[in-house]
Amino acid sequence: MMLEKLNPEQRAAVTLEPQHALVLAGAGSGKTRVLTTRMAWLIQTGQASPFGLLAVTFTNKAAREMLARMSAILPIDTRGLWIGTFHGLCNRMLRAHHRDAGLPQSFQILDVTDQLAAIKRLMKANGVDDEKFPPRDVQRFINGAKEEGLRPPDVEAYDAHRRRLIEVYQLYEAQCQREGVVDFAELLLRAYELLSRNAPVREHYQRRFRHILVDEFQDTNTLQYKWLRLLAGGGAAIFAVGDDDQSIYAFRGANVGNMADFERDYAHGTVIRLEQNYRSFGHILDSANALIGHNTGRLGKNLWTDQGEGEPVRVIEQPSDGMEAQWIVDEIRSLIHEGSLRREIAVLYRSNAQSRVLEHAIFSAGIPYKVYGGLRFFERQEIKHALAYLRLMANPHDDTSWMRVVNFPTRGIGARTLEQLADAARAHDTSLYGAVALVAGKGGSNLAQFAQLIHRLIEETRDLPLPEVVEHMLETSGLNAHYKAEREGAERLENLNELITAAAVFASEENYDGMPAGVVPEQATSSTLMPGVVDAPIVASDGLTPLAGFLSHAALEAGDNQAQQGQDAVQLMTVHAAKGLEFDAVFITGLEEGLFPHENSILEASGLEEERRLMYVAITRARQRLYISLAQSRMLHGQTRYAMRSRFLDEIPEEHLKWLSPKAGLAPVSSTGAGWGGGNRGDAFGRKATNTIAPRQPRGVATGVTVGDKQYRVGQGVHHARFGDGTIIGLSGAGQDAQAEIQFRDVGAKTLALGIAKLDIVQG
DNA sequence: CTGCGTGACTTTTTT
DNA sequence: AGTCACGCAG
Repeated sequence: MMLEKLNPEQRAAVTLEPQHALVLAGAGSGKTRVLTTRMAWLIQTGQASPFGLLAVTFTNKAAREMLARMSAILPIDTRGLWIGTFHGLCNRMLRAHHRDAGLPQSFQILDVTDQLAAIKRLMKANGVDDEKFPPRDVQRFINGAKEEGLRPPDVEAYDAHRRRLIEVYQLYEAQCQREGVVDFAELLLRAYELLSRNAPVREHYQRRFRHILVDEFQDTNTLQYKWLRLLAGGGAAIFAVGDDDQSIYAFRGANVGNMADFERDYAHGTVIRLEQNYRSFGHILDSANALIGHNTGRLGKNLWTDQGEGEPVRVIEQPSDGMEAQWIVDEIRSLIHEGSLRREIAVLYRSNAQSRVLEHAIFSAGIPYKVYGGLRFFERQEIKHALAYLRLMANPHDDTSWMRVVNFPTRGIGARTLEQLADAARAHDTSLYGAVALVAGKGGSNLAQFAQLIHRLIEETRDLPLPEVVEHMLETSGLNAHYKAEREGAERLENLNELITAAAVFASEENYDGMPAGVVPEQATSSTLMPGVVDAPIVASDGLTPLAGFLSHAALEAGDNQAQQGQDAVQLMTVHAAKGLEFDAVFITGLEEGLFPHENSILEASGLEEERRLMYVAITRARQRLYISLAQSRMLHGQTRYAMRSRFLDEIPEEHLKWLSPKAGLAPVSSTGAGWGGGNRGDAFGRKATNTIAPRQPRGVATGVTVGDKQYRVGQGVHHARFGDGTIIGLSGAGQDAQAEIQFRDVGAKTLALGIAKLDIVQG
């Protein structure tokens, strides 16, 4: 049946006895297929009921894909399954047991922006010095603590500064509790505490879930791991799939160590390696293997393919970032000319700042492209405003939302008034909404009118279907009018209209396969499991009003930031954003020391290793063709910076690479940390015999050129601020485009654009 | 309250 | 370079 298409390792993983297991799934080894087939197999062989499974992912996209593949294999109603993101599943639990968790049923979810605003407001109200305690740092501190599972009393207070942070954390918690709001980390921590403190609820879920499946296990943080362990405490088998070599989110709390811990504590010997790669050709895969081999402490894994060597990885060094971009454009053109689909070509970069030049070049060339990342739908300013109104309608005591729109569109409510309101609210321990009556008192004040507006919105939309609620709010709040009047408001108006559509889609999906909100299907009620504990309903709305359901949907799924399907465009994105994707042709750009690996990470071994994993992820995105490029000079923060070739290039064996430009000079730093000049692999001053010059590079033999007021000729001595002394050994091009190949005494040969590089001519 | 000027920032980011 | 938040003057 469904096992036929699997290789032996995949099959072994899928058909494993119910026991803890760690599946080390390399890039392109069929990880998602194994995960979904495993679930289908458990169900089909009668070893598990669909309701006895819990599968958890990090992104909504991954969860959706899993559901889609599941329903393709098994004709069951996937809607009731506990398949979702950590946050989505915790949200579901908390809604169902909100009383036990100490939350109002319609608690609102703060995204990062809301959270920061809430922290700023709180700090102001309590006179916390925002110079000594930058709100962003406070936010990081609070989230960091929560992700470790720590409440304020649990955090170690080793100095005064730290003690103050803990106080702010404490105040923040009280504020959230008062307002009935919950941040992302709180969703997880609350759910964890609910399970650990409430025995009936815990035992209920422990008995229910016999199989827990985890995707991208290398990305779990400490709290997520604790949550999983708790859930599995009743004897459930954890099936964890991950790849330690693709752990690239340590900077936001992911703990790769969870994999080793899991193996030691649970999986013991049961580690299955998926090492056959179905994506890339040999040269690409071997490059990735060689590179990642420089990391220490890996769980160990070597990808292989039976697809053959394929083409070597093409590498080129260009004089500037602009020329790098231009070269990529030319190469993309010829790929398209050869019949490649644009959407099968990806241009990857380490940091977003690099996208500008690339975008500019691709745009100028008239090639359709799409940049991933940036603002997502529910994060747009106008959408956040609209959502704030909706949230106030669901809960007028949500001060964060109140502050966001109390004077937007402007209605003459200034900072002064709001300060008084905040004071009154604090004095009477109530929300801003609750304090309105205490302040101006008179019904005619702007403030009272705003409170009245919210009240009216609630009344007037009471019996309306969700999309009409949104529509009515947009009109009555004045948002529509505001953006209509604004010069650049057309797009925002469109987005607001889109919000009505989103609400309609959300509402229809609720009704679509039929389960009215609040109805608990029989299988899921399972009061037999734990008498007295009513299971979380399986419908997305979870018994909430449609509005509250929509709001939590909006918070948990910020919408696409990806290229729309069907549009054939070249894909531009950061390496991080590329994780999980694959393309026929991939360009990895900016392979320069300080950029990739990034300078902020090279001081620490762990940082450098994460950068290397990042490069590993980048390489393994490519199916057929891989290009790696670097630029000698690059505009960064307003000034031109010069960099040397990334050490990562020297960690890939020559046999897999094809240099399209002269490979010159020493490797910057040996990967073993031996220092300058270390990684030289025997070609210090030589150039490869197979040199080919990039097609578009200005060529032409010249013995002397004039650039600006300077004359250059072969054999001349020059000095460069960064590279030191050298001798011109070749010249090409003319005028501002002229390039010189220079043999530097200390750093080897480099090709520099004479119009860009600042060279001094050394006499004699 | 609004508009504009100044200064500080700038790795990666999902929920 | 470019963005963005904040502070001051109108």
